[in-house]
Amino acid sequence: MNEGVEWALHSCVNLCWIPGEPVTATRLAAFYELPAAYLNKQLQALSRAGILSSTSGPKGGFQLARRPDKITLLDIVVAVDGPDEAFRCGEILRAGPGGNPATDYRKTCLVSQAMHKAELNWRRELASQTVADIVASVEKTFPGTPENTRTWFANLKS
Amino acid sequence: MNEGVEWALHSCVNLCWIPGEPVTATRLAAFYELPAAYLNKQLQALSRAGILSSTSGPKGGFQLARRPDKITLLDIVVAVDGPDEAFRCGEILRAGPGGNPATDYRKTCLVSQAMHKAELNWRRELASQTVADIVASVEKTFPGTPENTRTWFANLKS
DNA sequence: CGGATTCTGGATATGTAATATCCAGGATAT
DNA sequence: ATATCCTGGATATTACATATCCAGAATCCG
Repeated sequence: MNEGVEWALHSCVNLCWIPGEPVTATRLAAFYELPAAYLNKQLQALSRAGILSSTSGPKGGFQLARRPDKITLLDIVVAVDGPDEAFRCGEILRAGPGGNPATDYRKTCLVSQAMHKAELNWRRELASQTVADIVASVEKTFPGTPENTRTWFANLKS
Repeated sequence: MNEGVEWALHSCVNLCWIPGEPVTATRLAAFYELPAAYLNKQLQALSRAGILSSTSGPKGGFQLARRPDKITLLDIVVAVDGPDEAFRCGEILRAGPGGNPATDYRKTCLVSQAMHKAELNWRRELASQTVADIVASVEKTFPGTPENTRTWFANLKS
């Protein structure tokens, strides 16, 4: 899985603690010492997916496009890592004896279906967790984090 | 995910229908027109994992090392694709403000835990399905497959 | 208006992993 | 003995992830 997923998840969590004002890709990257230009790519993907909203120009940047409890982890994973499943059915049966060129083995192959079923369980769990859930659990376990994050961004030069 | 997982799953299913006698990597590869040398790599991985047993020399080859209902899909996935999780925690928090070099963020980071939880659901489902389940569902949906497979291997030249 | 800031998207470079092949060595059946 | 076949390492090739850069558009502020 794309490393940008981790960056995107943490950045979305951080944006929850800086509500209202846009935060630039450069500042979000500085928080974890990430390559700014590359993180920007992931933020653009989140923006295209409607998870973040972006503003150009001075005072511009990124902010959450909707409430954190309406952003699932699956939303972020799909936006950054793409919609493809981890197990890609190569329709191996087509080349085997009795293979039919017209058959869509992604649907009929029972191996493919078994793997697909597991993938659904993964996606279902990701869809059941929201950014708000993460934020709440962080605030419960590390109560100082929201304030520390806010002041860090407030004091960041440049 | 490694493409070899698909090859390994189908090959294990086919081996269920050729019980007793070893099947060479070349013949298993010919069934789906796969690159023999590369499939051999996956079969070796299955062999090292104790899923297949291998026999050298003429009349040698691979066969299942234990009953199909004792081989889970997770066993095969782990053997071929490795034990690593799809979401790799890069411990991004360590580089952030307040990051602690001594902390194992793979355990404390709540983003990491959330992704890990989803991964567990995926693995749990894979562990609950066995090769025997796949075989049974194939035999139920396509009753001719076992016999067709046996005769195909029996008639294969070289 | 004009300059500075920032996102947008495409092009491009770099590094790493997946894919694939080959070969020498050891084991085994006939 | 010889042919067959697995074993493991080395190597080549390709695809993708990672990362950077730049020109263009949008926006703020003086």
